[in-house]
Amino acid sequence: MAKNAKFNREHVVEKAKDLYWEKGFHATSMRNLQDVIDMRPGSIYATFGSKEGLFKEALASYTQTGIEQLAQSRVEASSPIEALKAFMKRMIIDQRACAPSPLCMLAKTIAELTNEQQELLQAAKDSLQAMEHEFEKLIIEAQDLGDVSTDKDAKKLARHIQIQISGLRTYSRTCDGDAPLAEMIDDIFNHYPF
Amino acid sequence: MAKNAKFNREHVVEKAKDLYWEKGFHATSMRNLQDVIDMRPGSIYATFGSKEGLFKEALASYTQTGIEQLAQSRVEASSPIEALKAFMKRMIIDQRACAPSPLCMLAKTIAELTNEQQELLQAAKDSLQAMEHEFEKLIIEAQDLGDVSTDKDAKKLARHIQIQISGLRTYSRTCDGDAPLAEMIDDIFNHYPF
DNA sequence: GATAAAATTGAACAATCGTTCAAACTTTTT
DNA sequence: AAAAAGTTTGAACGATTGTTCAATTTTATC
Repeated sequence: MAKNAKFNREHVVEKAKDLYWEKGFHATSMRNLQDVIDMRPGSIYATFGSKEGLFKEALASYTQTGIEQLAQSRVEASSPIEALKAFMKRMIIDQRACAPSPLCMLAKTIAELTNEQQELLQAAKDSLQAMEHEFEKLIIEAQDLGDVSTDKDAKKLARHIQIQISGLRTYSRTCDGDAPLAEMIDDIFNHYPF
Repeated sequence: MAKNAKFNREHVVEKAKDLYWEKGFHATSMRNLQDVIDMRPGSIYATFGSKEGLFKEALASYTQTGIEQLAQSRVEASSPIEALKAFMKRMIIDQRACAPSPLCMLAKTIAELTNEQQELLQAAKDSLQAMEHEFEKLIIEAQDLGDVSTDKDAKKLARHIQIQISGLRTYSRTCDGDAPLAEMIDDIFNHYPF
């Protein structure tokens, strides 16, 4: 006996994600969002509750995409380490040119928000941990295949990957010209601690 | 035949710097700043021109302090590499607890701002380059002393330090408990590419 | 102490912020 | 076709944003 929502929630969240990713939480206004997702304030608030609620869904969408991209890299690569390498190149080099921001949306969020938005901050931290855990799984697979020594601590290696990604993405924003990012990514796997 | 300003410009900029550093450019309001630096809007605008003008001076103050802290680390250390290590521990471990934000204010700015604030963005990029150049000078000194092989590219090593610092500072914010940051910093100098 | 120059003040500005809600609209069921 | 349930709309809210400026206060000089 009722009407169904006519917007596609996934599409809407994706567009909101891109805007939040580009401009950050505070610099993105609800009116910006209204334009981009083509919804009126009443509908937005009925659906997502608040600016923070929509941001939270955007973060979740971003994380989901990241995990899927990593899985996709694994499918396309000949080994788990090659998958990690391809994923890093995708994040650091490809997205530098075409994504809403060269930086990871999770890292941007971690950098921007304070305890005033504790819930969103925690969501971003959790997502970064989740990504790191995905890295760890690939490293363990590499150990099972004999590509990485089992003497090494998979958790530490995953953490190392995480740190290199955020470091490189930040760095790639400082130098306007092209730094030799691809080489630097290759180096990560050709030397300590791998 | 005139009145002198009664506020201390350096002190004022330093306090503004701390607030901007903590909250970021967009989340810091002029009224927040008025309270913290104890000046009325008219005086602020007569002195600094705009919110962006004050931010720019805050960035410059932050950079100046960073360069001084690196120099201080050099004076206190027995070698240039030890100075770099001490500086990193200061930035990553000590500031994690007591600074307005665990992250580098320059990296935060790079992450937050878009081309809408191109001038501020460029100022932050320039400052990061300047810091990297200071790292390079220390590495060259280490090469002169025979502590680092002259086969290695000082610029690349400096870049590596820069990337590790931003990576680690971001990472230190994701894990609430203490990650073994000190070990990780030591490792950086005990292994490739050093 | 009068004069002039600079600094300080804070009320007020237009614009924008995130958010609300009553009314209008659309669809499904009776 | 009427009724019911849900969705969409957009004007409007009070709060806050960055900024301005006329009035006031302070100080250095004569």
